[in-house]
Parts: sequence; C-alpha cells; structure tokens
Amino acid sequence: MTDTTWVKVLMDWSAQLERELPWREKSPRDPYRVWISEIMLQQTRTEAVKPYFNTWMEKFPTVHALAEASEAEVLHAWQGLGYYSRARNIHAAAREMDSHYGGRVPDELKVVESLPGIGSYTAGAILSIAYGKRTSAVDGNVLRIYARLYGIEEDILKAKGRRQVMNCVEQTLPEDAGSFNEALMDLGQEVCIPRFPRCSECPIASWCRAHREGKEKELPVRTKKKRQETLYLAAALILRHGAFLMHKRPEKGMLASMWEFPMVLAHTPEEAERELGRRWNCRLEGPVWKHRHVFSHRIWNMNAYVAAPAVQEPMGKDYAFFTPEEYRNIPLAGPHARLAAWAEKLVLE
DNA sequence: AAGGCGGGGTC
DNA sequence: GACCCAGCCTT
Repeated sequence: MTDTTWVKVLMDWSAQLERELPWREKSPRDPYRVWISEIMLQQTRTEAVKPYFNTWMEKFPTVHALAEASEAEVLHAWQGLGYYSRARNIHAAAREMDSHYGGRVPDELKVVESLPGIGSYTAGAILSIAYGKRTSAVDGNVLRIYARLYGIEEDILKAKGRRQVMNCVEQTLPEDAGSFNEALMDLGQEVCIPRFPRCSECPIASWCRAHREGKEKELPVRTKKKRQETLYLAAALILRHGAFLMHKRPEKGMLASMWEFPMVLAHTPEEAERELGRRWNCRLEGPVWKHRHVFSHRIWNMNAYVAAPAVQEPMGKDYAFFTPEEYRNIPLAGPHARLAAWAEKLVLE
C-alpha cells in the first residue's frame, strides 16, 4: 500500500504559503475564471499569464460576454500569448456554453472534457478547483513531482510513463482534490523545479525516493525534442495614403487567421528577396528592418523591404490596407507585430 | 505514437 | 545555444 502521509504535509505547506494569484480568489471560485486561467496556463508560465488574465476579465467578464465577441477581438486579446488555437477553442467553447449550458461552465467531467480546448488535465483542474469534485489534474508539474517522489524511471512524455504516474496519482488523491492539485502546482513551481530542485526547502523530501537515492537531477526522464528548421522571410512594406497593405493568414496552421505584412518564405535570404520582388513586380528598397524570431519548432530570419508596386494588383479578400491606428486593433502574427510597431514611423515621413 | 503549435525566462 | 513551461489536437 502506498504511503500517503505526505499528502497532508504538502497541503499544509501550500496553505501557509498563501500564493496570491489573480485567479485564486477566496472560495467559492468562479468557474469561468478558473477555466480561462487554466487555458491560459497551458504550456505558459504564471508570470506571462497574469497581465493577460486581468485584461481579459475586464474585456470579457462572463461566458456570455465572450460568446458575443467576434473571433478577431478574441484573437487580439490573445496576441502575444502564443498557441493561438487556444483562443479559437476558448471562443468556440464559450459559444457552446452560452447556447447549450445556460451560459455556465458545465460541472460534469465528461461534458467539460468534450468542449474544444479542454483535455484531461484542464477538465480535472476545473472540476476539482471550481466544483470541489475529486478529480486528478496531471500536468507537467505532477509528472515531474511523481517521477521523483516514487522513482519512476519511464519516460514521462510517453504513454507508459504517463500511465504509471496517473495510476499513482489516483491512489494518493485526497477528497479535497482542488487544494491538493493546487498544492502540487505550488510545489512544482517553487521547489520541485525542473533543473535543480530545491530539496532543502521541500516539505516532503523525506518521502521522496529520488532524493533518498540522490537521483533528483536524473529524474524525470523525458525525450528531447528535435531542433528548429531555419527559414528566411522577406516582408513587403507597401504604403498608400498612410496605410500598409496587409494579408490575413489562412484559418488553419501556424498563427491562423492573424494578419501579417505580405511576405515570402524561402531557404535563403537571396531567394526570399528575389521571390518577393517577382511577386510584387517592383524594385525593393532595403532591407530596411531585420529581425530573428525563434518559435518552438522553427526560426524565421526576417528582412523587411519598402516596395512600391506600379500597378494595383488584383489581391483578393485576404488583403486590406490598414493605418497604424487601425492595425493596433487587429490580431498581428508574431514578429509582424514588432515590424508593425517599427513601421509606424514610415507613415509620418 | 508522433508531430504541430508561441513566446519567454533561465542557465 | 538548449531547456521547458498549469497541454491539446490532428494525423
């Protein structure tokens, strides 16, 4: 039988820690706030989320307010936070809650988990924290903590290792699962951190197998990810009557539905520049601006050029002109937001 | 089971 | 540079 005496020790430690976070107001918790915070926190540090969360709540205070908003407004509020399918899914889920669930976050595990953007972790977190149900919420923190605590040597990013942790969590999960899940997050962020765990500060170190065996830096085992592909990007600054020509990206794939300056991707900077000149059939001045942007899975080396196409091209509905005043209110794609900020001064000249 | 999908802090 | 974060979805 598993020794679970550490559970209460951990929860007492977390309670006296009293971490103050915008989404951790006094109980009862607002399920809407719990849901939004959990989505924002997917693969994202708490410090990055804080300002977005507060702005979001002023802009979209309820499920209904969010459901009424346009997708562009929602995407704009998410700009800079990354993983933009989260914004699209959150919007779709809000409309579903508004039309089918009385404008509330549902309180049944299977129902919540069926909503877009809500997987097993987020469903468990919402149900336990907002509704007091006894559900587990296994995230990166929990995988790391349990791998160390119980000396699990399987790769936690693979199904087998993950299953071992999930089984273990089920056996240790207390009735007050919400407080327990939050206590694990506290421990994972403050003490049982990835690289160099602070075991001397850990309230449950005496129960930890990895610590006992001096393997706390060896665990957890996790596969490395492959490195990014490098691409070269040439962007066109096409200015008419104080407005820049911009392009709306496709509805699927990277930076979906966000706006960018017209651009070409290639494997060399020369090729990108040549293709851009051919596309707009004009001379390019520049590069007038350079930037290197690292994504999780690729790298863009960007060059921007001033272009003045002689004739008005037939452009289609994915193209439109925006003044800087206007493009501050539309969702801009990653590094194009930086270019847009820089390009404002061209309008003044 | 594997890979796509952002951005930023930290070493 | 590399690592990794309160993961989910598609293929």
